[in-house]
This record gives sequence, structure tokens and C-alpha cells, in this order.
Amino acid sequence: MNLPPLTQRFVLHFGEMGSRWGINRTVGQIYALLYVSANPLNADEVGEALGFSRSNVSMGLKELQSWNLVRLIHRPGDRREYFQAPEDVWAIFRTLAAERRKREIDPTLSMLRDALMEQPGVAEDIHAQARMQQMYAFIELMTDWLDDVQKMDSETLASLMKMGAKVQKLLEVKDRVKQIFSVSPEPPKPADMNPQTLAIDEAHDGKL
Amino acid sequence: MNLPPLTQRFVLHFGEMGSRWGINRTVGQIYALLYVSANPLNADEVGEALGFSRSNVSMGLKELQSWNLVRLIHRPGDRREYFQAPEDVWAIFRTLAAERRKREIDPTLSMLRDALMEQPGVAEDIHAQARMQQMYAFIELMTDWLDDVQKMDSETLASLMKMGAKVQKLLEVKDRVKQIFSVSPEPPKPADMNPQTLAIDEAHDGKL
DNA sequence: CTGTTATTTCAGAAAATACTGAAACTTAAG
DNA sequence: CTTAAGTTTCAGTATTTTCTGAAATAACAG
Repeated sequence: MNLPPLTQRFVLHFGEMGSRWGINRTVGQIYALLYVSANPLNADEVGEALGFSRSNVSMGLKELQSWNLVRLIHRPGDRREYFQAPEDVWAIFRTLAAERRKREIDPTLSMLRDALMEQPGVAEDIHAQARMQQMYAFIELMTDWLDDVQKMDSETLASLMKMGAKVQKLLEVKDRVKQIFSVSPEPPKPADMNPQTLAIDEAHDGKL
Repeated sequence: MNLPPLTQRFVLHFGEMGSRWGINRTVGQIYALLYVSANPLNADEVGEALGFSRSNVSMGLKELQSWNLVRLIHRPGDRREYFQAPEDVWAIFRTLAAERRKREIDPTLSMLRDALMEQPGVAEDIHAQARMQQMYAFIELMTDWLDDVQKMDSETLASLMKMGAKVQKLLEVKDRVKQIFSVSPEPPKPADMNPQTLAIDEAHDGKL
């Protein structure tokens, strides 16, 4: 491996971290390299830079493609395939979240759904099923929320996250607004200011 | 392994899934078993139920303890240690998020911070550093947000998640409220209804 | 202090995973 | 059709991780 110092540090770190996830060191390093590279790289360049065999690189890149984490580039007059990581960190995160969900959450959800349909035979399974029900409800809530969030654009999402806990305050504002507008003798009612039409009430009540 | 059918399915599934995370099969199964069990179990019972050697169970439980995922129970007149998983799925999730962050995110953040302090020597490293900066900013935003969210109680969090994308609507409502209250000739102003004191303005502007 | 029960550690065996080089396959230019 | 460049597959090897039983350690009752 012969990389400039900062790049090398980044690459090695991702290799290590990779193994704390399901990802193996090779794949982690390849991705890190593509992420920091100014230009797309071909498989030989990757292997050269990281000191991996050509076939190892091929497998690693295939893995990354299956995660939708790399983009394939073709250069005119060059038959080799070039790879690059998307620029936008938000987009990368979205992809990662979607893929992990597909692989790690969805199978669990469907297993739980199946188990919840069954009639438990013994006392232990009755309790177990109740616990599964709790887990199921939780995961479903999370994934539905993720679906919603995935649809937002990066800027909106960033604003919301920067607000953080302060979103709670908004809920309170909303409640007050609702109160005021329903008890005031002569409420000022601009178009669409009626809380009902905003369709946020059932949600807040927890009965979506 | 001799478990009632639903429990067994759950346990086996978690064993498989475990390996898609950093967690190994043994640990996944032990946790799953504790999660669905009505009563705390001791190490022998776990080993018996899952068909693992006593020492393997010991290591698995130790691992789970290091993740703060199990609670230790002592029964009067019984020297053995009993283990149980917390009931509240929200609490479990919180713990998991906190631990994963400590192990997977924090080291990356500190590595990035270090790398960003350096003076890049070559052109490639200048670009690499810029990319690291992007990643750093993103992760920091995420973790700060997580910190905020971790502080909320489960109910509030659940309401917010159920609202999902509709939170955006609230932002709009807030803006309208602000408008109305600042232009109305005789605004009805209950205590603390003044948007200024709610301290949500800078946040929404994205300049927290 | 001694004997008993519970738990942990650890070296080595077993299993799983990652990696390599050689061969097979694919694609396209000549 | 032939040739050559590029890519993938795969059987075997190397490495890492997991798991076990035996031994060490710890906690306590008598």
C-alpha cells in the first residue's frame, strides 16, 4: 500500500471499522479509497493502491455494487470499468439505511409477522409471543418513520435535525394554537389555518 | 436445543441475524432467549436451553453485559446469577444506539478530527481532507441530533415518529402563527405564546 | 480453614471467512 | 473469426473467529 498519509489513515481506519460491521476489511478499505479519491478508479488501480489481489478487488467491488454504494463509470476509448463513491454524504447515508433495512430489518419483520399469526401451544410461547408483539410494533414504527424521512430532501432533514429536541416545543405550540382557535370568541382564521385540515391531530394523539 | 416452537424460531432467527451485525450467533441466541423469557435465567439454564457449553455461555453473557443489554438479578438463597433483558423495547433501542455509537462512531469522529488538523502534503490529500470534512460534518450533525433525541421520553418520541414527515407541516404552522401574531392589530397573547421565547427560530433558520 | 458451588480464563480444536492464483468467461477491436 | 484486454469464478490455502473442556479463580457456608 502506497498512499498519501491522510488518505492512508482514513483507509486503514475504515478497514478496521468495517469488521465491527458485517463488512470485511477489504471492502471497507476499497470503499474508503473510492470515497476520498478525486477521480473514479479502475479495479487495477484499487488493487495496486491497497495491495490486494485482482480477484479480491473484484469481489469487493461486486459487494459494494450490491449495496448500491458505488457508481460505475465508463470512459470513452477505455474498456475498463471505473468506480466512484457518490459525493453527497446524505445520499450515501440514505442508501446505507435502505440497504441495511432490506437485509437486517425486513427479514426480522416478516419472521415476527409469521410468529404472531401462530397459536402458541404452551405458556412460555404465550409470553414469548407477547414480547414479539412489542418488538414488532416498535420496529414497524421505526421503519414507517424512516420511510417518511427518506422522502425528505437533505436540506429539510438537516434543518429538522438541527432543531433536535426543540421539535417538542412545536408540538406544544400546535396544541396551544388549537386551543386558542377553538375557544376564542372571534378567532382570526386565515385559509388552511384550521388544525383539522392539517391532518396532524390523530398522529399526535397516537392513533394514526 | 429444546424450546417451544415460537421461542425456537425467534432464537434461531436472531442467531442468524446476529452474524449480519458484528454480533456472533451465540450472543444473538442468548439475547433472544432472554428477551422472550418470562423469568430471568441463570447461565446453566441458558446453556441447557441452547445447547452451548458453559464457558461459551459465560463469554456470551459477558459480551451482553459489556453492551449493557442484560440486567443481573440475585435471588435470595441462591448464589447463582440470573440474567434478564429489559422489558421496554424503547429502552433497549436507546442502549443499543448509545453503545454502537461509542464503538463505531466515536472512534471515527476522533480519527477524522485528527486528520482534519493536519496540513495535507500532496494534492490528493487536499481532496481527501475535504471529503473527510464533509463526512465529519454529517456525522456530527447526526450524533448531536441523537443526543437530543436520547433525552426524550419514549412517549414523546413515539408521537414524533408517528407524525413522521408531518413535522414539516408544523414548521409551516409555526411560521404562520408567528406571522399572525406579529401583524394582528390586537393579537390574543396568552403567557409564553410569544414565538421569541420559544427559542425555535434560529433553529429553523438552520443557524443553530 | 476447608469443602462446595459458581464463574471465568485460556490453550487448543473446529468452523467459518477471507484471500489468492490459475483458469474460464466476456466483450469488442481488428 | 481471431486475438487481446478486461473481468469473474473457483478450488485450495491462509487467516480469523468461535467454541470447548480443563484448570484456575472466586464466593461463600459451615
